[in-house]
Amino acid sequence: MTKLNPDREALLAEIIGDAVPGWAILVVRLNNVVANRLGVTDTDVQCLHVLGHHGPTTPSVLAKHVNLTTGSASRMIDRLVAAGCVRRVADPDDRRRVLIEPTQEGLDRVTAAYSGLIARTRDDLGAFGDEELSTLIRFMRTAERSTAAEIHRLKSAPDDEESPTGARV
Amino acid sequence: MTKLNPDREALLAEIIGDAVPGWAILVVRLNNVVANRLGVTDTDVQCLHVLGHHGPTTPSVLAKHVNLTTGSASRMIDRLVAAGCVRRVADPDDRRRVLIEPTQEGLDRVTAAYSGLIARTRDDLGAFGDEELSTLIRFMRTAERSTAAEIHRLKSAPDDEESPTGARV
DNA sequence: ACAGAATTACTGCGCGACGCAGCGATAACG
DNA sequence: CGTTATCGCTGCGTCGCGCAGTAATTCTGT
Repeated sequence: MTKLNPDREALLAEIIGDAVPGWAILVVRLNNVVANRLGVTDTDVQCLHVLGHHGPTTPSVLAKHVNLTTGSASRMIDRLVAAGCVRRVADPDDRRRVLIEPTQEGLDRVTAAYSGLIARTRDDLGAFGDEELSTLIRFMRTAERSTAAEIHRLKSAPDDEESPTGARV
Repeated sequence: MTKLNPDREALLAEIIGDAVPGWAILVVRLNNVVANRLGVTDTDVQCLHVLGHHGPTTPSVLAKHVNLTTGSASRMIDRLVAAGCVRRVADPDDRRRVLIEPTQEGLDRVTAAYSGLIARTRDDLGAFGDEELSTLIRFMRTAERSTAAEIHRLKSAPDDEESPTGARV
């Protein structure tokens, strides 16, 4: 399937070197804008996203997902509770654990903040056929897997095995 | 082009509600991990990304792209200069201005940090044909435009015209 | 041509988010 | 049943950030 089109290398370079990074930059920036608008930290909105994506979890796993210590996560949860976005629920099976679940207001606030982008994206996707949508999903899933794998690799690496080991640029 | 496939709504919902958010969460988390690995702030790596994407710019426009005040941007540039990732160059045409340009070491450090993900993504894209790659590029570009437009809209909105105006969830 | 306004980048200062270390409470284990 | 591990939470110091003010330079209007 490869090397059929001589422009394929150009397509790959455009995706990897331009399209994806350009989008990623704007995603990070949008999250920051949304955080400022909601009056919370970037970390807090990231936490809300994780909650919306994984469902209610404990502070410790939440801390892992946002790269925070459990202490800082505790403070973060304090802020989100004070903001009315999140609720602490005691775990009946393990009385040490506390489950963090988003409140309806919290869910509404974040969905409202992203409703504009959602509408735009829905419009944009109107220009794509069903097959193309499937292609997009397929790529997003693989990108998700690869990104997760890379996160795991970087977090469990001795902090300097990149030049020797890593693939050349 | 719409409503041909009864599953189309499911595809749209999966992209907008699951695939894109899931990937976006991992992207910002990866940026955080990379920042910790490079020993700088999330904002700093975002700044480096902007420099790599837009080329050398002034502190003020850099501040706009990372949602910082010019004062904080000045400090950020101080950090990046101290880290050897960036250089201050006087603008000969306007002696007030200072151009910020990444150093070779800075470029190498960030590309090295992402080399793993780049390799993985290149592998992933091997499973896609040329037409599909074009589709991916097309979507990323529209997503880029929509995200930029949404950022601009949110930043210039009176802070509370979301429930009345915004599209319903 | 020159005085005033505007732009650019840069510093005190206070606030707040984060990491680190330590603590009490609960659970798991031998 | 005593010991150890896990979970979540609190002082304390550090540091990034916004706000306000400043010096230098450019632009503007008459």
